[in-house]
Amino acid sequence: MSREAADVSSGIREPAPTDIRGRPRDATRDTAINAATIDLLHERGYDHLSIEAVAARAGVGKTTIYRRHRDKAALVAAAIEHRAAGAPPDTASLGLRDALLVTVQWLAEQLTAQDGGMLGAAFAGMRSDPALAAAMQQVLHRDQAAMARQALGGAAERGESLAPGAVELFADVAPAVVVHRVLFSGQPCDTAFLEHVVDDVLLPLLRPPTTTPPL
Amino acid sequence: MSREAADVSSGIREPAPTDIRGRPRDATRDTAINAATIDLLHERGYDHLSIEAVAARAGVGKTTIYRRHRDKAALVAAAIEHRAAGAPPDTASLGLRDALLVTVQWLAEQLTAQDGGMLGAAFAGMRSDPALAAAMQQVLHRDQAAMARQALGGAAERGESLAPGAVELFADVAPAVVVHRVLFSGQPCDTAFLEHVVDDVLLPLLRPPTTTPPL
Amino acid sequence: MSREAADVSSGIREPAPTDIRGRPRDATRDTAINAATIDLLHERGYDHLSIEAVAARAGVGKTTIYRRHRDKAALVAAAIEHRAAGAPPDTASLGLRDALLVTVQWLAEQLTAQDGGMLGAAFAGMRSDPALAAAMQQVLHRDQAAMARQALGGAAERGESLAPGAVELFADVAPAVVVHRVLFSGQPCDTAFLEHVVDDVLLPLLRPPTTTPPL
Amino acid sequence: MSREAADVSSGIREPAPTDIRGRPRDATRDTAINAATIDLLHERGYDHLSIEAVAARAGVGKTTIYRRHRDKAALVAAAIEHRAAGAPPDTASLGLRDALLVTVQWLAEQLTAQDGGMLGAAFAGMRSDPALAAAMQQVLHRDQAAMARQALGGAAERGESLAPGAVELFADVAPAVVVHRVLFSGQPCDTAFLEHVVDDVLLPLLRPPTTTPPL
DNA sequence: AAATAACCGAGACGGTACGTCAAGTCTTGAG
DNA sequence: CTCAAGACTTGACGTACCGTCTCGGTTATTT
Repeated sequence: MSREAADVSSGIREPAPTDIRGRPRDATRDTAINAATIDLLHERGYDHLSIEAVAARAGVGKTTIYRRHRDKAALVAAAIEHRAAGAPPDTASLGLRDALLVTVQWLAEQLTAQDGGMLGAAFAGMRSDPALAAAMQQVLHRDQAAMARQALGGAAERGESLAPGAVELFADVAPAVVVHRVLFSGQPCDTAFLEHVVDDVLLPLLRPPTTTPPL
Repeated sequence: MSREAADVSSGIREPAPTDIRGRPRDATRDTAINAATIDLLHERGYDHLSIEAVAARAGVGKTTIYRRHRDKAALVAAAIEHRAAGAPPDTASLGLRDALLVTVQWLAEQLTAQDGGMLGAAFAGMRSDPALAAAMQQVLHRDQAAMARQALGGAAERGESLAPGAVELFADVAPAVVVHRVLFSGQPCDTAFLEHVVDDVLLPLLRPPTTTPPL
Repeated sequence: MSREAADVSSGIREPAPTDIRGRPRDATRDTAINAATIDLLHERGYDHLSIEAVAARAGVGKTTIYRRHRDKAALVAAAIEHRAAGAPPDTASLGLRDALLVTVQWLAEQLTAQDGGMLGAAFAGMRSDPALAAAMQQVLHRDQAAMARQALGGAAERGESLAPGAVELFADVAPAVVVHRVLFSGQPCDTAFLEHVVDDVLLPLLRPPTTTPPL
Repeated sequence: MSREAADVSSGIREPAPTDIRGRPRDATRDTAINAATIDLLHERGYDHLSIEAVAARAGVGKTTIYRRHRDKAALVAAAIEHRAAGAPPDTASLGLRDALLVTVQWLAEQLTAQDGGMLGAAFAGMRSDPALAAAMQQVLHRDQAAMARQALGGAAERGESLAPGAVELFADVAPAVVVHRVLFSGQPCDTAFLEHVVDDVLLPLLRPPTTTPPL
């Protein structure tokens, strides 16, 4: 699903599928390019990332990159798209609180590891190419949806009662709070904070409402 | 307060305050530079913003910009820092729900108006200059704190009962959810969504807990 | 001969001759660059010659110039090196006096035509790059040697007696006097002066000594 | 005499002599500026000489230099003009050959010491400001004339016979040959060369002609 | 087997912008 | 009016990358 979506934006340079004469593209190169891009994204950040450096690092000609990606933003988008996605942790055996905690911890680690380089790409590319921005947003979105389902699935199966629409609520709020903490607040996204989020935000929201407040 | 904080990072090029020899800097130029920067940020977005264009638009030599700002990121940071901040709306006469609604609406407009250009600056500059990133985060933070106080101040004065730590909770959650919607979800941040946020997220969190939840 | 010598100094940016990978350089550009350089040298003089103007005039990117020449001095040196040298006039049918006169006249014209722009290059570049200065000196030297041989060759063939070492003596003295007149004295290098040089300096020196001077 | 000549070109910025109100110029500064200029001319050569560096080295404001000199060329011209001129050696007690030899040796040393920096100034300034070029030429000329008179004066007094117009001839030829050797030939201007010049060029020219050649 | 066609590396090319340096002018406060 | 300091505009510097192009050469499929 997300595959095709991303291909819509990054695949502008796909060869016509019917005309397969001539030497086929070397898949080795795609791998090398993606790896080099991710590497340099971490080393230098988005706007100090040069395509020439990616080409050099990947041992590849610039042509080979431009044949595959329209520009820097598309290159980065594709690299992120195809990176090892890292499945969210299995929470089937955990209680609700632990399931939430493990999940937001995993989320925070993902964001910290990726360093915001990919988000920089999203922002920088947004104005130049709205389609690219859309692709980036989808990439971000897919993991969050899957994550929400899995985090709350176990609890639901075990019959824990949840507020109606809990899955959507979780998908709206949890990533928002964690992303905001990592990127904008400048404060550490440590266990203390995550416990605060779980106990003071998520649990109150997701648990079924008690009887209407007396007053 | 935020002034000094920002000066720490963007003021690397400040002249030694004790050494007042020589022609003083012309404050007119700062204004022109900031205005031109904001303009072009809106017109072209962060990564298509060139310092040469800013200089031309401001009617100023490039040197005059470089004398004040180390690079593009610092220039943008300063421009945003010194822009007219736009006070959050007065909510003293409103009930809690309306106060929250008005406030998140104002927040969404602010973000939309600024187009994410300033956030692009934050991301792009993060790796190159962590101090700059810190400054940007502070800029983002200051309004949010003030906003939270004001949004909930009126309600508290009228004796509406709030959960303990409601102000902090609001400051943590509301901007996170709205920012996330605007920047990452790709979905419209319209009234329907904002009402959803207020009714399903903020109000449940901020209202005082009813009797202890049934164990 | 002079080709290789000049390439040693101006060719610092030559690509390795064995490595013929990649798109080859376009010789058209060299020609355009040299022509534009010579043009602007005449129009503006050496130190008002800007590389950007050369690029514009040649219809070429700045990079294309810097790929070939380290800096302004090298650019000018190369342009002069490759310019149409202008052969000294044929003096085979003339007597000695006329041969000398025609030759120094040609020399004076050469220097006047080149405006000292090239000599300015030599001086300006000397300190920055001694190798460049050496190349310039060679360029200056080659024509003078050829000229001396030709100017006196006809006379020698016709059996006119010359002092021993006359060719070397001529090459030492004639260019020196003419160059000095044109560049340093500020006085016109007209026919009267050139006749003076021929009659009062060159002929006395080059004619064979009469009987040993009275002790 | 040469003072006024130089003042014509470099003294454009002289204060009106009648209006001597206000603080008088500090002569100390002129000295410091000239010294710094000469220093830096030797260290960096003409075209790498910056007025800002001169100001810094002289411990003087840029204004103070521009109040006195129109531009770089004028600054350098003035510095050379006012430098300790170094009188040509006394040759009264020497024979003709030794007098000539000592004089051309002194000339060669002068030129070598000044490194061509000053000649670079002459060339560079020629196109921009013909008046400056004229001044530079005069500076060059005056020493040569004085030198010629002195070199041949002793011999004449002792009754050595000289060719008619010997002084002018010497002034024309000797500096030309030496300057040309130092600046253009790239070969050393050593004693061997200077003896060659004296024995093979100057003496034959300056000694009175023997009787007309027999043939 | 030969022809065809796309791939690939390398790197030249015209550009745009970078961040720096210096030129020459202007503006302050102090003397 | 002079001086030191330094801000200012202007313009060129030499560098880095952009995205395009042209080479020689490679690797498949199609004739």
